[in-house]
Amino acid sequence: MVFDEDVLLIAGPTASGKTGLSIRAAQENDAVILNTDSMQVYSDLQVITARPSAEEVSQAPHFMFGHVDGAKAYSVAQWLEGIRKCIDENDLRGRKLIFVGGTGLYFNALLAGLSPVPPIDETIRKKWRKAALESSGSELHGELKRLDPEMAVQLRDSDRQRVVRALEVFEGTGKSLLEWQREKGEPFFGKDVSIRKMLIMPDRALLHERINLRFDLMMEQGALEEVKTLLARSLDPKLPVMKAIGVLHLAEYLNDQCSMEEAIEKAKAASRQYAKRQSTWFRNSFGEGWEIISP
RNA sequence: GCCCGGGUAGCUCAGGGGUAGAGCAGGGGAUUGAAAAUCCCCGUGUCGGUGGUUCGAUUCCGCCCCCGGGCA
Repeated sequence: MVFDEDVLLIAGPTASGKTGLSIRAAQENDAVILNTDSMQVYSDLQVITARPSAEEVSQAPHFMFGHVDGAKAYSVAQWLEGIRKCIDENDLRGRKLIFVGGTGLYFNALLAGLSPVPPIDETIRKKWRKAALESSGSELHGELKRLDPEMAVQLRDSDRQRVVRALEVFEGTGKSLLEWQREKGEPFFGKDVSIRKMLIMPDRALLHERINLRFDLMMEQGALEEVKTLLARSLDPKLPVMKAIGVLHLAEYLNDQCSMEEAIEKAKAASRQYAKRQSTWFRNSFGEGWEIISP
């Protein structure tokens, strides 16, 4: 497919065929591919995150794939900043860019920008993450209610992750996250840059079939070895890499906590559920202007 | 052929004379520095079939069918 715009976005749920399409589009338009997936950034995982293989990478210029050590917790903000640097350092200005991935939040950050919340001091972040482990959801939420009641009403006490974020932002900046978020960010690209937005949305039944088949293929391609190597690093189980779909269930199998069949079935189910969440995001959070492709 | 168990939601199973309920799967939604994360909501299905008892049967009884296991 040939495109005339400066930028092409390719979004879609897992196993919808984004990688293949991105490579073809890159070849036919002399474009470069930029990763827009939160898990494909980690160097530890390739097979299980369906990150383009060495062979695929050799077919078109790829950036922002597998460049982050799994011992680090990456974030949207780092990704967005990474894209900026990547374009500068590789002199990609003036080239056609293709953003591919399945992380809705990253696409939104690119298109709408992020609110200018300053980075939070690491000791403050650690403090609240530790508190989250030691106290109940309602205790944590109670603390937020005391410090930042306006933000507290926005969140349920069961949503500890967001409560923790609100707490650390309040302590780190002395200002409510809600206030920060009222300051909207700037879109990454200016009005002079033309953007074509493609969303691959296969029929759910077909997608499930593809997810199941692909997981079997991942197993053939060494997913188990990959997970074993990752586990050998003994990283903090709360790190994002450790939460990649398939890691937990294959780890359970490797620790003799379930059979291989059970591990595979659970991993496939987790992928299907993830695809559903992605679809919900794309359906409802992506605004106008997306071209929907249903294979 | 006989004797035991079973046949209830897509799957695994609970229940019990007033037409049923859990887990998983599945569906919908939220989403601003962990986002493949985190969180919220959603359970009608010939209770295997067929006769009978009963005001009323998925539940009790008879017969039949199917699936386990045992005895021949």
